[in-house]
Amino acid sequence: MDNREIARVLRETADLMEVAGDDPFRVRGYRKAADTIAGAAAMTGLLAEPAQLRALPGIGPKLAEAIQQIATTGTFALHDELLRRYRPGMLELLNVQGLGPKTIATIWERHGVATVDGVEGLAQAGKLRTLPRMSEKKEAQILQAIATYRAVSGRFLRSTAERAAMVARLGLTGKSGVRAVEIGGAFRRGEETVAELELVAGTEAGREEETAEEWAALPEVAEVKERGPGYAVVEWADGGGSGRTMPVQLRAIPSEAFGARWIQITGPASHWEALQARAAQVGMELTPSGLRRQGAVVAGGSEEEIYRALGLSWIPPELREMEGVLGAAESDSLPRLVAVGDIRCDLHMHTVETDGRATIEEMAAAALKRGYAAIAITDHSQALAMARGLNEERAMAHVRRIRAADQAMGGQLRIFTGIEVDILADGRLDLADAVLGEMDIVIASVHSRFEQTAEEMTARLLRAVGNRQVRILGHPTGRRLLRRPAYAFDFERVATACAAEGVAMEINAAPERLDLSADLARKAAATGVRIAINTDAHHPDHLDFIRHGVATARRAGIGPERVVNTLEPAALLAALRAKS
DNA sequence: GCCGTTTTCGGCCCGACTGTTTTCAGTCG
Repeated sequence: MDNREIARVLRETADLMEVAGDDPFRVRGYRKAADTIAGAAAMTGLLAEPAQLRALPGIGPKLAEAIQQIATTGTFALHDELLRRYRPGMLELLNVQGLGPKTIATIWERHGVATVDGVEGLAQAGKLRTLPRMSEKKEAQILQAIATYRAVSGRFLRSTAERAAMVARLGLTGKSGVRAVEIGGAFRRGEETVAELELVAGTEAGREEETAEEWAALPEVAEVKERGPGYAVVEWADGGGSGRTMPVQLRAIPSEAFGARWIQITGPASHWEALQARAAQVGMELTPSGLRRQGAVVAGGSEEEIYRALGLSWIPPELREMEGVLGAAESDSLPRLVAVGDIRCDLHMHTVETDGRATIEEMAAAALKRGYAAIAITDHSQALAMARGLNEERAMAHVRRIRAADQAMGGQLRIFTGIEVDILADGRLDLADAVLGEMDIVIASVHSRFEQTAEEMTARLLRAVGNRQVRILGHPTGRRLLRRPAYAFDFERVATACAAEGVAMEINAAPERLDLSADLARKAAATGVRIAINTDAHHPDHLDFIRHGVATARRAGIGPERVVNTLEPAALLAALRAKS
């Protein structure tokens, strides 16, 4: 049982305690412990020595015992008891936007219902509206939220899938007779969430069956769903702490056919079919075993040679769903896409001053290690009270610390001052203009539920921060990826307004924000607005999320010239300070 | 639940928003 699984059991316990109406501070104790465990290094050593477990912050005698019990048995007494008293379905219900512990408890008390299906049935029958503080309107909202939940509940965050993909790939890399292992499917196409993973292995001739067998026997495989010649579909045990297993499939094929099969499993199916049609037009046949002319293989081992043989330049996977992409590949006019290597700075991150888990210096060290030229420290303003957001006084003190840290870097890395402010429902920013004026970077978060127009929001942002600093309109907040109902937020109009005013828009690469960013990126692509790809890092490791943000930008066809993070520090400030 | 003591229990993170409410409970971040 790894740390993420232990953390999951603790979180589930906390959730159920909340439904049970337990002391909120006690609940928080469990949540805090879960965070600590999830963030802790290898657990093995710690478990051997309970005293070391106790030494972790937020872990006392009770939790140390619980953790040890979970590590050995997968659960513990309180968790079991709560699950008996309530139902596992309640944990799922908490994922429905708008349903909290109190409402779920009330529904259980009045109707004995604790499943998503059950609540949906009650809502459809008009039986929720009679509950306290419920109404027809609320009932409709819940039905909508359930529909949204259903649409995303089978999917995994990109970062979770990546972790599984790495391990699944490593399980074969270097094995005898295995020449290449790669990921395909939606993951390779850069999608923000995926339902499953698809791998292809190129082997020496005759080694396909053995390879699939070896792979299906990896310790992470919870269940083999399907086996065929050189083919395996399994349930991968590591669902990234979600408690679920992830469907993963592998096709092992002779390496001569690797390129063809890789194109096929990368998909989408429409792309493969379009390539087949093109092959047919020029008297060839594209099959999973290669591109053939009159039965003889013309190309097959690599993607490049297949595209070339079809008279096309190689098409980046992120573009394979794009309309008209074959035409662009034929005339060699595919858009140039931003790449991870182009990124020179990360302009949105948090520190221990608010809800981050590292200091300014630690974040700077991590950025320096990545070879970045600049970062911006953008802790929360006071509107996010939960994160101990900064009021004017603390914000100014923080600015002084950031400037001192910047000085101490001796020019190796620029550390910009910054803040993540909220635009409130009445259009105010929640910090005084004088304080905002001290910031090199201002990131404004906007709430998608506000019924403001895009123009009002950008205008407000500009009025408040003037033209002195780099202004970035951040992600709309307030909707977690895997529980988000449809939101009424017009990114296209926001992007148009931002483009006109020289405000950049953020592709927020934090795992649970990525789908909003993707929507933003797609709608902003046509407007010419400048894009900032930022990780919103709360820990040095989070700087790695940049890969996902870049993938999302690539899917939207965004090139390096549109992305402010590709600029060197001086150029960045100059470019974005200038009134457009 | 944990922590830090003013060693034995009080403090812990709280403000904005929504919808139903007739003064506020519930949810969210």
